[in-house]
Amino acid sequence: METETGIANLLAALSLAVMDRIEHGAREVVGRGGETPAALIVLGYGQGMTNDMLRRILGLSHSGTVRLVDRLVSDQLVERRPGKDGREVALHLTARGTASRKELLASRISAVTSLLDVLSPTETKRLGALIRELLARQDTSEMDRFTICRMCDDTVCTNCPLPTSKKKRDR
Amino acid sequence: METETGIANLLAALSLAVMDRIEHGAREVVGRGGETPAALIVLGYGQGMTNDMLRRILGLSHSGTVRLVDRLVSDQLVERRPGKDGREVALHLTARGTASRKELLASRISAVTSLLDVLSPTETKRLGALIRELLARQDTSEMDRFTICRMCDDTVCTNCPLPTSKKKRDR
DNA sequence: GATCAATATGTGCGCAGCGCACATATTTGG
DNA sequence: CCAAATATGTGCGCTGCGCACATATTGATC
Repeated sequence: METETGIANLLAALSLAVMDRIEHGAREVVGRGGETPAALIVLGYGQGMTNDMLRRILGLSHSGTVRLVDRLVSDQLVERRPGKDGREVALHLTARGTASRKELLASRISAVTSLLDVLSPTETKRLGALIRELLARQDTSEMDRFTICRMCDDTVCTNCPLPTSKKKRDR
Repeated sequence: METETGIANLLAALSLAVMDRIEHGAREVVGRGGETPAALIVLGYGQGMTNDMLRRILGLSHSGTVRLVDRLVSDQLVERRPGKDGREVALHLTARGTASRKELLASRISAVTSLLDVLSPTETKRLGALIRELLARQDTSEMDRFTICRMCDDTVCTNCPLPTSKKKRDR
């Protein structure tokens, strides 16, 4: 019989394997690690995102985010443009940045499908339904959602299961 | 309807959330990041493990592993003892190392269960069975197994689903 | 048994990624 | 109009890691 903690351990092991593959592929595509790949994906969700918004989504310090953007700019993946508010910087993906982002997302999906496709279509559907339910019932703040979805493929994830507004306080 | 890639995306998002929580807890427990927590867990599987074996399991460079062990030693979590073979070093957890490892494993399991317990016992069992099947059908080398299981809780994972010997070549 | 390749470890050096503390510019609120 | 809040940039240092090189021990070959 499988215990509750035994199942937790299996999910943790699977998650580690999944992230190992995703991070490996991401480093091959953009040549950088840490939160840099996630930043590239997040910035593609909406052009002109602010430095500070990016910081909150990635869960980094302020200076860490500035330097991360520095790297993206020096790699010519991102442009800093003046924001509406005179203090803000509007971050925009360059053409090259958009292309890298697309590659990155494709690499990520293929990393997971290669693990997933040992299951039959029926099993896969069942797994998908359970994961969707698991995510849907989490108590996530607005910012938590962005953080969890910071590497999600918006061309693929049509209706995100994560709840939109719950009791948890934002930060 | 849920597409194959849509499910892959959900699994990737969940995996990211799971690893975020695990890594956050691990850093709180041992005060270090990267592969250091995994090293501590791996070293607990069998006392006297070699530096080089650890390196292969963690997927690090040789020097990176030496420095990682340096940190563990300076934190008084690990001892370097002479190995059977005069070249080798036998890595042993100190009492403190064993205690930290136990904390680490508990923190990891609780991080996952807190995500998991929104599911009913029946749903959880179904999810566990699917993940177990997914892992069991992977084509993993001996070393892949150790790598995937490098953070696993051996007090909880009684029968690992990962296949023992497959065609894939070791390294 | 001497020599050379293979194996295992340690070290000098540098880089990537990140946080803390501080400085600066703009906006907002009283 | 001025102080607090907001948003960004910088100096500095640390952690985690890889590359290239050095060293020590073992195994293989003659």
